[in-house]
Amino acid sequence: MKITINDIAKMANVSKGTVSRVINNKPEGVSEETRRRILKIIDEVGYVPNSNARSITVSETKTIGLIIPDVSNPFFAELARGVEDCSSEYGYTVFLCNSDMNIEKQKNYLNALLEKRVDGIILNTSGDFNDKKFRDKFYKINIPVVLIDRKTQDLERYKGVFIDNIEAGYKATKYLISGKNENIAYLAGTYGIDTTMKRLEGYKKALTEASIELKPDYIVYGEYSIKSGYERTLSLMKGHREIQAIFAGSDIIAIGAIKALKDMNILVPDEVEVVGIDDISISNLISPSLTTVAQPIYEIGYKASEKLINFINNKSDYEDEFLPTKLVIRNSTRRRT
Amino acid sequence: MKITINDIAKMANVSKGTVSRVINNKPEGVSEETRRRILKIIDEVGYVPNSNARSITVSETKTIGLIIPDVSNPFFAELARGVEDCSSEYGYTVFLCNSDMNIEKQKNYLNALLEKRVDGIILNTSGDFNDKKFRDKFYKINIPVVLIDRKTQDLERYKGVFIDNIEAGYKATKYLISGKNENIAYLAGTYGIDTTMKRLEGYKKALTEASIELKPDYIVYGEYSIKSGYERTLSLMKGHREIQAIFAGSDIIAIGAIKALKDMNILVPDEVEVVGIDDISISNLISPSLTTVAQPIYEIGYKASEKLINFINNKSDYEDEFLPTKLVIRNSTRRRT
DNA sequence: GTGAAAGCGCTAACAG
DNA sequence: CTGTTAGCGCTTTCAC
Repeated sequence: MKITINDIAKMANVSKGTVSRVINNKPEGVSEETRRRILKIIDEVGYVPNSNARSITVSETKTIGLIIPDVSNPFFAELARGVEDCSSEYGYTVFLCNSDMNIEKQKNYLNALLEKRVDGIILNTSGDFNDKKFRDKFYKINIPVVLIDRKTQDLERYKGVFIDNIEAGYKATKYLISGKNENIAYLAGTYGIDTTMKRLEGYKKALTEASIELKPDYIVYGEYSIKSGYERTLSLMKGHREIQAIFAGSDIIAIGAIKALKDMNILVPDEVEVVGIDDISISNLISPSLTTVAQPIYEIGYKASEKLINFINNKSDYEDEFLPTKLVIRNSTRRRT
Repeated sequence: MKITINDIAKMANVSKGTVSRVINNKPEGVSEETRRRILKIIDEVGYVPNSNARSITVSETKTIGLIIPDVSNPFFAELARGVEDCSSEYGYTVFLCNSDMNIEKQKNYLNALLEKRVDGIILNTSGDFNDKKFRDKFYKINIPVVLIDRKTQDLERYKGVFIDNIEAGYKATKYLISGKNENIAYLAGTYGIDTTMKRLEGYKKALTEASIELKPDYIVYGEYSIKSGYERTLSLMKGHREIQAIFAGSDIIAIGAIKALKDMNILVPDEVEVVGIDDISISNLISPSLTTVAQPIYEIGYKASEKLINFINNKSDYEDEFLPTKLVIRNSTRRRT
């Protein structure tokens, strides 16, 4: 049924070694004539080499694994697109894994990827890598890994591509301060993870710099989701009507916040200003359009893939990389004069 | 360096056959004691079986390929999530491929997937499969394929999961007619593809039924993108200010249309009503929120994967499946009394 | 319950 | 330029 390199060899009256040479485009070792003949047969019978068989002898699979929380989140979709684009340009195919921020799921995916012998992994870590035993095993395997978007102290040995999250939080908060706001809330993402905490640092820095007192009540953690942003805004505003501005830990959160504000009949930006982080494509579509600290999402994915592939092929360059962010001013904040 | 089944066998003083039995969880053929011993060693040394080696002997890879135009399009992201969720539940890992509606790219991906010996493919076809030779080769391989979202006449042998697009177009248009609109434009998607043409049929049917004359000028094709929706609306409205309603071929297009209308200072829904198809998550977030014919996007992906896996395992069920749509009324249309 | 051996489809090294 | 051979890591008979 299935046709193999052996069949082709027989049909062409050559050894499979020769066939192997032509399917791998080895420049020498085969006369033009036999090459053509073999190619013709391959084409006629529709032979497709089995790359898994190949991979076991050459020990590389030309596949990479991508682990993200959720592709249906626009931020990760964009990231995934960047990763896939670069990968395919370099001849790699990518496995898509949605971890849902669930450490067990992540572990399962990691295992599956290892069994599939991917050449490398791009990982958006789901929380801490606290299963020491698993981590040690993972370390021992010594597979190339590139982190993306967020670091984790547990995986210090891995590099990745990120933005400067402290700066991003700082920029956002500072802009809010420039609008004469004093009561600025930080609607944070998941507690404990890199991005959330770094952005907090930036937030604090900006407040301190402006001599604005830090109010613990104004900092509330949750999930990176619309729903979470919505609910937290509702309860936050209920208890703290004095809040003048919200720095949301991501655009997704900001979108939820704006929705909640609308539902409470609080005007954005007139009564409360909102700024997010990310600049996902919807942010310019919602109303009011969102002021946000833009990250080059696609590029982060693209570069992460490139870094990984370079690393796989020992082209060094295995260092952390920080891509620039930019404040994009739209209509969820008042016009500054 | 790399540790193999042989190493484990030696360490445990058994044959690799025995080790194979335990890593594959064969219920019999190994005493509890040796099983435990082997498992312990595997755990200690961190051995990970090579599934590629396995796949070449069992001739199945537990991988499937997913080809879509673009994950960064929310519709496809949601679809991809459904596919991946189901696949992983069944123990399959999925390769993500973005074809960009480019037939060449699609061909390359298809080839790569075949070389990787995926067990099956979920395909959102990018236009026609007009390369007869390639198609024949592809047919000969005889790999399980499930179509998703759109059919193509070239691939009649494959089944898939879809919605009833005629009905969807009909519903949308009929609702617009119920709002006393007569001049209703169809801002279609890509010319020639299944979904676009079927929705057109529904559009026509509704108009005919209401004895409204069909005006060719009111039907304009383009791409399934915000940009395309935007630009086409601009030029359409410039020449046809009498248009009272727009049936957009997808939510993405509708979003572009609404944006254009806003820029032209045409009020939605007061002056022009808009309805889309899909109900992607943003549709409820933009302003005005979008009236649309909702498809169960995630379920389509999920079911497609399930159908594929069933097919792979000969659980029959290889028939077309049509999932229900539902008109969701929001604020891009006037309140009906 | 376990081992030995053959073979999956392919590459690579070595002859010739 | 080409064939032969020995694996790659694993599964699967078939004996014992």
